[in-house]
Amino acid sequence: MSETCVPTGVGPKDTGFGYTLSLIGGKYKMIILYWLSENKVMRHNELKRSIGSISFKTLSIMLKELESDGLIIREEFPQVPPKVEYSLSERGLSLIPVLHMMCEWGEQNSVPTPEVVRVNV
Amino acid sequence: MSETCVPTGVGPKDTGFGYTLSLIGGKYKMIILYWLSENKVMRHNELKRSIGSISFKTLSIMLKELESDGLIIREEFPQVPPKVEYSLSERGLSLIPVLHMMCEWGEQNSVPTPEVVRVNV
DNA sequence: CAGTATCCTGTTTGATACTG
DNA sequence: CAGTATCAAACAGGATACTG
Repeated sequence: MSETCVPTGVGPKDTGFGYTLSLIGGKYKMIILYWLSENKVMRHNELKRSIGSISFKTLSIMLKELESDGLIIREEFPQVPPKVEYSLSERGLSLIPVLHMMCEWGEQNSVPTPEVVRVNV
Repeated sequence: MSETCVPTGVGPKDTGFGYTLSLIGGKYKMIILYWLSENKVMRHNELKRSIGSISFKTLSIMLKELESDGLIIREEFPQVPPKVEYSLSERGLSLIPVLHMMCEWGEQNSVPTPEVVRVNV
């Protein structure tokens, strides 16, 4: 691994890990990015319904942070009732491979994967 | 990305992301794993010195969690003064590529990388 | 519909002192 | 040396009510 990953004597935020984690860490950010990568464009309520467990307020905050970090794009349509669409930015898109690895490792390692399963029922 | 990444209607912990994050999230866990991957075997104090900003108590907790999650191995030598060595397990080793991507993305995206820097001082 | 404002709780991390 | 115990601060996240 790159030796510049973790220079000695700096705070966690100054490392490559820490920076990436500060953007996509937390309970829901990866999940939001995942849904946007699947559906291309989604509205606030649509994300809320897809994620389910997230609270309305938290979703708002996450979206605002993801936007200010340049990972997603927020497009507002001036109409009544209001309509806002969210989508991945180029920068956000570049994170998908990282998300992919996080997801894959988790899926392959969360269950001990027994050698043989249910040969006979 | 795998559709099983984020099944609808489950909590964040039940997703591939969430599981991986629950193991290596937090301020210091990736950094600890990084140092162990570089040095193979390290003692408690050695890790403390390398990381610097971490508190003694937090390091203890992180090491205990990493151990109970099967990512690192703790070997205790029965002697005075005590000696304990930490190293990566097979499972921990399998996480290194994931850490690598997190680190690389962070390094390549943390600074806007200006086109031209300081031609004349 | 897409938020904001307020209040509250639980978890994470830090500081300090003590122990085998 | 390698911890544990205790207290305190900071932050993430949830519940509910209100707004353009």
